[in-house]
Amino acid sequence: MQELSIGEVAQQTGLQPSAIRYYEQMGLIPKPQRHNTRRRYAPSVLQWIDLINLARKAGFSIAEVQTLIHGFSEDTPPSTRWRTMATTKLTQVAQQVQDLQHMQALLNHGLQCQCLRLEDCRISNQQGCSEQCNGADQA
Amino acid sequence: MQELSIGEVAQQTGLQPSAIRYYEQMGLIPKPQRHNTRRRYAPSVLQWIDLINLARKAGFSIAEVQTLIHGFSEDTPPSTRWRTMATTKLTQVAQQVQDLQHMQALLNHGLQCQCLRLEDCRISNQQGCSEQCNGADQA
DNA sequence: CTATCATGTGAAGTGCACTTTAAGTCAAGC
DNA sequence: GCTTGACTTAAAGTGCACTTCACATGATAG
Repeated sequence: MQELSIGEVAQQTGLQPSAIRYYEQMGLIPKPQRHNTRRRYAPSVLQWIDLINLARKAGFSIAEVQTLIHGFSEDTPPSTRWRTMATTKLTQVAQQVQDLQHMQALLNHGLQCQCLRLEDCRISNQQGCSEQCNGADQA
Repeated sequence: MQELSIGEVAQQTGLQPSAIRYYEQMGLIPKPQRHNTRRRYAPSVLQWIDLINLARKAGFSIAEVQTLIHGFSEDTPPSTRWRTMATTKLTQVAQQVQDLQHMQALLNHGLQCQCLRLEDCRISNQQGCSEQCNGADQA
């Protein structure tokens, strides 16, 4: 058969059928053909949804994913709107990576830490740990 | 004076006063002293809120920040609950960094791309670009 | 043929993280 | 003395991203 029901697409992408309908309604997913009211998807929709999932995980809102998708071929090559959005987002994404790495360092420190109160600890204190801290980590 | 009003704390942390009261209510921020019903904060609250802001930006929910803060000194050094949470979160954070970097690559590609439709493009296609893509980027 | 199950729809509900509103208190400036 | 503005509270409202519901219909298994 090679065409997929909404349930199969849901299963393979990790989304709920309701989310797939919602995305369709929001214009993130092209309206599929119907066999007698039921949606039938070409397998390529799976890649499409993977892209949406990735963007969502990277912190894009539904509205941003719309621009990501529709702003892309509106003019000709990546539209101005797309470029503007992507440039802005690149800055934000870079910042997010930094924040995450900072958080990563704090968590790692916490796992090593002997502080009795968070207040004593480097986790909450840029200036370094109190004595209770085992200085087991670098920087 | 050196004590801060809620308005000053708001200004210096980028939060709204309402958010600060909300965090207090949720137990993320210790209840400050009052001067005649009005909250008066020690400057150290700014570091505290910076930590909360960082955790929030890193994708921690309010509930998780609660564990981050309160699970830390409940037993003695970082409680079991804290460790469990931190370990789990470290995995997630690492995954998030990966996803963000993937997204970064896609956005960078998009800014170089000559594809007319997103469907032709590496952005939506793991298998590589169509001919319209200028292969200007690596891998 | 009938029962069950996946799917269809629109509308209402949910959870999170706040924000806004309404009504009141208090210190400072004119 | 009066007004202004920052603050207080509890309660209701908001926006996002879905999910759930109530009900209808179509395909499938026995």
